[in-house]
Amino acid sequence: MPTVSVENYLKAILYLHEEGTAQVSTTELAVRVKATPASTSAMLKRLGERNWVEHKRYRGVRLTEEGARIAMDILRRHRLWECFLVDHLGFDWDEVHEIAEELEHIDSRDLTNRLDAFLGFPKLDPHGDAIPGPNGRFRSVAARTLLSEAPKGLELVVVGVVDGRDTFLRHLGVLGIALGTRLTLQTRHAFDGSVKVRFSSAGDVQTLSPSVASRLWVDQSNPEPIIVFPDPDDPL
Amino acid sequence: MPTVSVENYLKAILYLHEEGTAQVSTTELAVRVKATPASTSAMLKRLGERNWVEHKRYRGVRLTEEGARIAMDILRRHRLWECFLVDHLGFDWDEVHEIAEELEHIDSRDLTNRLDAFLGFPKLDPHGDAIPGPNGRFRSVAARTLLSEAPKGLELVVVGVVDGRDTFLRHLGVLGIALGTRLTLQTRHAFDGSVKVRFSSAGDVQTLSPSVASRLWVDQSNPEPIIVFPDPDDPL
DNA sequence: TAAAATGTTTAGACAAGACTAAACATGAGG
DNA sequence: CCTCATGTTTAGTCTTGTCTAAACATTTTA
Repeated sequence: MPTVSVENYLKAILYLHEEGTAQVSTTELAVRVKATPASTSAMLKRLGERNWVEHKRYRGVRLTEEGARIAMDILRRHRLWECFLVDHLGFDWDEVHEIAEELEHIDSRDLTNRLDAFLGFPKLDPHGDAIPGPNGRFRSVAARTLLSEAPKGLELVVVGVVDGRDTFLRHLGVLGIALGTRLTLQTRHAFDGSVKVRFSSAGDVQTLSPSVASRLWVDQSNPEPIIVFPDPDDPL
Repeated sequence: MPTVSVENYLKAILYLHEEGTAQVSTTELAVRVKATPASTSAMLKRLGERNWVEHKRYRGVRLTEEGARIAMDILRRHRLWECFLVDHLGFDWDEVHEIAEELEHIDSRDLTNRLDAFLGFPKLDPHGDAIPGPNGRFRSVAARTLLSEAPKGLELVVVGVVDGRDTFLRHLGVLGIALGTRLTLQTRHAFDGSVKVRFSSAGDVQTLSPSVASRLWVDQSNPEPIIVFPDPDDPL
């Protein structure tokens, strides 16, 4: 069983992978877990020995299949608890993170699955992040959502536009967006409804105006997942 | 903030106090926390330094006011989570202990109080143990309960008998029970409904037959609590 | 009341996880 | 292609919590 500290490192690596970093550097990770690079280096050595990460000296780290499974499970628990805290205990969505950081480490499959059922098998947490299912993969989203309403954190594919005017389509061309473009929603700015997305192909990040985001139909992409692996013992 | 391990020791000492041990011995405590007497001895030294216990070398240990407050809070969280697990997630009452042992260490007053409200401010957990309120004291029980239905773990006072026959009253005399006798319910045997009680005066433990237990009216005693102290900052 | 049994504490070691300071790779610029 | 800045790892120390073995109190028993 991983300790709380180990779980926090695995989770941090997963987050960095999700943000598009294939090889996570020691310093980057150190910043995330609020430790020194030295401590992080030591931890990576231990994680490597347990086969939860693949670590090449001076070259960065990435999760193994096993490590990713553990990390996805932590993410699942974290986001389910956030739902509980907001929907049933009346917390505001911006108050729940720290508490969920503690709850997420309680490692009981039975508890997690019952909580999931109690909450009605939610697909998104209160921040709009996708919740992994019991198999460690994200649940699919209802077909064709507006990008402005899509969940964060899972890869989407552009499947259509609301507005077929030339000016709009030309603008999309300038932005490098076409049918089939794959991207991931990273942030939704509450202030004006603009969204920050990362393009899967180039890996670059752009902010799209609310008028663009609300004119694009997207669907869940179904590529070979980079981080997420199939789970043999609990299929869904 | 106490660590998980420290909390487990404090909780174990509180349980032993509740069971009637005023001075808890190192070995007794070691058995409870599943550690060696040597480890326990080391921990008691640390707890003493933080003023959570009063430890007299070779003479046993007892909680300080501060220590008792922390321990009561852990008990509160433990029992509230047990209610949640049984009432809302559909666990059986005998499955929840281990999970609650983990949940109880999440130390957020806000979370605990909201959970309490969500559950409807329960007075008893699924095992019939009294749940401390936010002030660290047990909540009072509805006036006049039959001993056979009273909660475990809090001090009761005998306030009446159902059956006024001489033979019964004489039997009570033999048992050392009279109006005003103070006792604490320790165990209820599911098999035949007999109950194990500890008498506050002498500290001795006796098992009472179901026919006795179901003929005694008890009420919550309100003595100067031995273990529990008033809480200045969150009165109820 | 002295000896034996029991219970408690100290001594010394170890593991996990954190730190600082110092040594060591790597890639960028001259 | 060599130097230097940057980033990474190693070396050595600390804390918490655990253990075993040994020393030390206390209580029981003869």
